[in-house]
Amino acid sequence: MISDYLKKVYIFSGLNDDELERLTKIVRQKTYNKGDIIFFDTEPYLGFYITITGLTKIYKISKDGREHILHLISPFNTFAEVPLFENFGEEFEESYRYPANAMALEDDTRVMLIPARQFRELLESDTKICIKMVSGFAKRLRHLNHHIEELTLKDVTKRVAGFILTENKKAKPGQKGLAAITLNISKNDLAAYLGTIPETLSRSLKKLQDEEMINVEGKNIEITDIEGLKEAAV
Amino acid sequence: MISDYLKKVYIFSGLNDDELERLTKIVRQKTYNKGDIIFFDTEPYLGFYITITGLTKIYKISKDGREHILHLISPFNTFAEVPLFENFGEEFEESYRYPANAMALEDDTRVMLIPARQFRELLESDTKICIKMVSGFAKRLRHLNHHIEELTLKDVTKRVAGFILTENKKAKPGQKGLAAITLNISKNDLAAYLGTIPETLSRSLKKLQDEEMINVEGKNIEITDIEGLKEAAV
DNA sequence: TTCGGGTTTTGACTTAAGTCAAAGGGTAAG
DNA sequence: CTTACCCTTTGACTTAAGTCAAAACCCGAA
Repeated sequence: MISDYLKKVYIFSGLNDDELERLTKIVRQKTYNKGDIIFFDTEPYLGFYITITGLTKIYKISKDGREHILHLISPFNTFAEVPLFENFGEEFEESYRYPANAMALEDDTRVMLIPARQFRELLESDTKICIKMVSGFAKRLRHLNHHIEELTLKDVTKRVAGFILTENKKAKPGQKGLAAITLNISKNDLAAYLGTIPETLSRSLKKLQDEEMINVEGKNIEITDIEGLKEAAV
Repeated sequence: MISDYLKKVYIFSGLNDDELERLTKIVRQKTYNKGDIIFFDTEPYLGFYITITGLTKIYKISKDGREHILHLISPFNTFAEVPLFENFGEEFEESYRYPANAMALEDDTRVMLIPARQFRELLESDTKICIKMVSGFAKRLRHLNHHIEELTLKDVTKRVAGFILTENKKAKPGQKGLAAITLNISKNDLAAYLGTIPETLSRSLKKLQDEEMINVEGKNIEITDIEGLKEAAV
């Protein structure tokens, strides 16, 4: 049921049944397979998306083909809302483009498209969504700030260490004992997310393993010395 | 007059006199000299700021002293609003910190502090500010996206070329003919903004000059080959 | 099971950019 | 006018990370 999904989306969590009903009428569902493009940054902007199942990467490509992943979008998170709000006062422009590319990273990645025009109308009449939206944007700004800080002030090994620690914190919050994470993306993608290339990522993981902080087995990374890892990430 | 300043701030541009009046009552003015710290990222969060005169840099420092500038804030722009909205539903936390450091870059840099608690109350009662806020955040997200793209996918010389072009566009929008920009920050700060160090910036500028695209004279940079520069920036 | 694709790792090499040290240059204060 | 300080540039060197090429690995389809 569409509205059950919508309820789990942070920005819609305060809506009542009537408002949800209105929303369900305007959303469009789409399903993608691994590697499918959801949109390119050259396409005209239709509206923003919600990931329902699977995983989506938001990324940019340089002229010579290097890729950088800005966000990884997991279920019930939104993406591509930014163009909706730039120049909000003015009439919605046909010329708006998506700010980056989006690709499904897993088979059966289901997303919902919320068309821009209709959603704008909904928003004008509802201040709750607006506050949620600001709050969501604030979190994303915080995330991007952190991302920039990592990219500019830390070397690759520190970034890898930091990534493992954050993933671990997300996975088991507040739990002690020997920790481990399982990557849900390829190491190629992880490299692109950490602002490097697969070869360098591989060497960094090896280095952390040689220093006996982690144990890498395919997509599983066991943390053997969490304090050391924290030290290595700063 | 305080309210005259406030009117020029984007997020407050839709307020009526009564609302402006309420706002003037809660703001606090402060003046800083070049090099003065406005806040550190370790300090408890009091509220957000508006630059009235002068220039402010928002920056992060690595453990070994390298600095990276995230934003340069010119008059009538706001900064440090993010902590205000994270976890908006919940009660305002004493434990919130500023997301980065802020320093005045010019003498007589005047700012206004909008205390968090009072502003939150104002916001709950006013949906116009909220929409402006989302819109402002959207612009900043776009800016950070672009910043990350530059940092990860382009070398220093490309970033320098790109910076000169954007500054030129800002300075004289829509004007043709031989163009020039004047830096309002030191080259040390420019380096920190472009994610590099002064020595490398110096060499990049020299390279662009040797390729006869620009002419650097102190803080003045004359563009001698704008098409070449555009090509060099991609 | 084997084949063939992509992914990951390894090794050898190159290069962009950082470090360190010193020399210029501009400017404000004495 | 001179000093002192900071900002900027230059040169010589080091290094982290990227490139290129090949091998190893992994896994699904035939």
